[in-house]
Amino acid sequence: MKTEKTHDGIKITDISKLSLAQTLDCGQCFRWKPDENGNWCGVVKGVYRKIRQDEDGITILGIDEDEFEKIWFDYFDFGRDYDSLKADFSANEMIKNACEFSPGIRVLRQEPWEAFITFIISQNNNISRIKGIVERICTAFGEELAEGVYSFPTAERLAQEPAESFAKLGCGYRAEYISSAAKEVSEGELDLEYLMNAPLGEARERLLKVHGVGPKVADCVLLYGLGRVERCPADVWMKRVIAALGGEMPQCVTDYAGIAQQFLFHYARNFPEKFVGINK
DNA sequence: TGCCAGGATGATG
DNA sequence: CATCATCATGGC
Repeated sequence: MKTEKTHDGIKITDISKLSLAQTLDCGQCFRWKPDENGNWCGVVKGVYRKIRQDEDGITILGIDEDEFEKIWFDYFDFGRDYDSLKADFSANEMIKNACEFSPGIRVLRQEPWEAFITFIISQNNNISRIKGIVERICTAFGEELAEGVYSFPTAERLAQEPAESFAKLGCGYRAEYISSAAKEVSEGELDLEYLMNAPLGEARERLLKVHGVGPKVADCVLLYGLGRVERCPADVWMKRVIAALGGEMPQCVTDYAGIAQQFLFHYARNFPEKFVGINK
């Protein structure tokens, strides 16, 4: 990966295959949105930034090298070689097609707490409504970072609120899940940072004990929030997809199932006709 | 309008 | 262990 300092930020020049549109709007995160200039705007670790994509690279506006290393290198997982991964994935025809359809996807390493709450909200829900709910929660309980832009509220802040507060924001029956989850985390009963480095099975079992967290949400939190790229939030679905081709699951797809699944998920959402008889 | 959404829970066979 | 009604809400 190569970066250079520009007059307006840090530019990444040799990850041109990274597509902001594909990465930030493929169902793995819910807070990024393009502004009127086509720049993507979002908040990570309490920092609000805009990112611009042009022909020869991606510029994170208004940051220095220190912030790049501290926040953005990890967030975009720039240390991982996606060219190599996609080459390995292509042993399977369906995944190959998925990678060719959206080669610019990368799986983000989101903040554990935010991923935890947003994927609790995601259950039996659609992406556009999830985005709305998350936005309203941030506006109501986050800190204002810029005009109309709010941080994702802390566990301590959300723990102060009764479930009714979240219900009023449209969370529905998930409202009580959110407030109890916030209490668990704020009281230290659930330590997401610890789970990042805990054995995978232990981390998963712990997440499953949380009220409102089942296998799917647990795997989403593991993959998107805890950096466990071997977990696949839709593993049964993945196996069906691969079996439909009569193919074997390549080893790399087992080791990086979450990443492979992200390519497939986006592909399936755009070409549902290619997945008839596979989706449920 | 009815159906669906990155599902989980609790009750019941 | 498997099935199933139920949950709240908005997009389509």
